[in-house]
Amino acid sequence: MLDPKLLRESPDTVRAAIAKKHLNIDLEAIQSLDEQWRSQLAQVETLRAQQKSVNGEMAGLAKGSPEFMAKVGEMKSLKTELKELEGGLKETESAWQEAMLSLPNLPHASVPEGKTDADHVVAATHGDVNAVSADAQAHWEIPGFENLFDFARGAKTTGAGFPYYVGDGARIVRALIHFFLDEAGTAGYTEVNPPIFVNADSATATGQLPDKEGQMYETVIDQLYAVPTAEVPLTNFFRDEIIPEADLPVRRCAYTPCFRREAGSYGKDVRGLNRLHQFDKVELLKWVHPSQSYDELEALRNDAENLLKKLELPYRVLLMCGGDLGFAQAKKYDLEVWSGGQERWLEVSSCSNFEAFQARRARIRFRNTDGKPELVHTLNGSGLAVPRVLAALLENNLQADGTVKLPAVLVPYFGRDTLRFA
RNA sequence: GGAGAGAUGGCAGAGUGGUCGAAUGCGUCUGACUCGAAAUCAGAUUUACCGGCAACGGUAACGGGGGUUCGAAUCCCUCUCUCUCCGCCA
Repeated sequence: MLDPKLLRESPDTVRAAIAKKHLNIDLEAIQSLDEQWRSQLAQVETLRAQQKSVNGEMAGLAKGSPEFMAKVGEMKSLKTELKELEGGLKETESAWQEAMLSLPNLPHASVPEGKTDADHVVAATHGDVNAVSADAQAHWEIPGFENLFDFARGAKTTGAGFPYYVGDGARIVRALIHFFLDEAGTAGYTEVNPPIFVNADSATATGQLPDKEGQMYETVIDQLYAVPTAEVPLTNFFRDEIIPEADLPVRRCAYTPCFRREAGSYGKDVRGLNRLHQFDKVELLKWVHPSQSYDELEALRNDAENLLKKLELPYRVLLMCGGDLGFAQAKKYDLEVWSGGQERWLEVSSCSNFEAFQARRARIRFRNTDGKPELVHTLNGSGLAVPRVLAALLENNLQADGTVKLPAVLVPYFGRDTLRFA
């Protein structure tokens, strides 16, 4: 959520931000709701003040005395009026709140203009794309692929996009998760094993609701949401809390399975391991002092990049343009790994600074040097998403004998230096 | 899942219809005393929103929501959570 004061004091800033994100929002309607809400609030508060003062007088009167009864009569009509006004206020307030939730975060000044993925700025590239064998094949075409990654039986059991990982397939997933968590720990992130179902308040705090409701799996009876990313339970750890300033920055990581309905996806995007309804991911998260958040974003990106470097995978870093920024993000880098068999880039990490947007919704604060609570900035990034990293490993490292040579860092985790499909 | 008890400020813990944003203790901060410290004494010590350049003023908040009443921390309903007992269970 944006600071309501910002909308009052400099609506043009908000208007420009909406334009940069290429969203269509009726700002005037929200502004007039805001004015209406404030004027109704003033009316209600005036009446309440009146009620309060008369109630004080009545406390000193004998119950049932004529003076007392006269006041009761007087207050009865005030009560009726107040109730009516309060009803109107409540209505306006919930409309106002809903409208405020529909306002996206402001993009940072360094975010490039643009509407589509063609407008992203390549911030860095690493590794040699051409070093990958020219006859590399898409991972789902590798002979024996379905022995390790059984989509057919997953579809039978659950549905499309819920594969079984079998044998070396399960083992490599476990090795990657373990590797990612160990690296995050070394980089200073405290490991957390969070709940993987969250309630609506939590999903709202991080911005999944109301914006992306249709993307989450929801339980019927208890109305809980399966987490689309560990970001949700991790960020909500400090919801409604004040973190001691000395503790900042707080850095944490978590592995969770992630669940996404991915409604509307199709074609080559969803082949094989490219896009799944359930996948494994390690998430990195930071709660930082507002003055540090952009430095911390660079550090976060660096932490994620280091993983790809150690895995010896070619990748590039994109600075996302305004039109492709998420609803809640102020600035975002995507890390994309080169998939030699598909000859395309696959997104494996997204590192974002949310500034105070999530913190305001979640009321996560610290006490500043004046002793006043102030909103923290939150950042998060994948470190990393397993299936696409795995896809790149399978494609880029496939050897002539049909096995996959694993990077040295994974060997201790996997137990062998090659992965076999049979 | 069943039965019962409970939820009050940073913590502990009073308050069962009016003058209660809330006693008291602890903690924290400031001052006094002291060479300094401890002890002691005095004072201060929530948050959010609205209005205001500000000083300041107003309103709200006793787990959440709703109700009764002229008036609710206090009475009623409901939800959530915690505890005790029973049941079930990795």
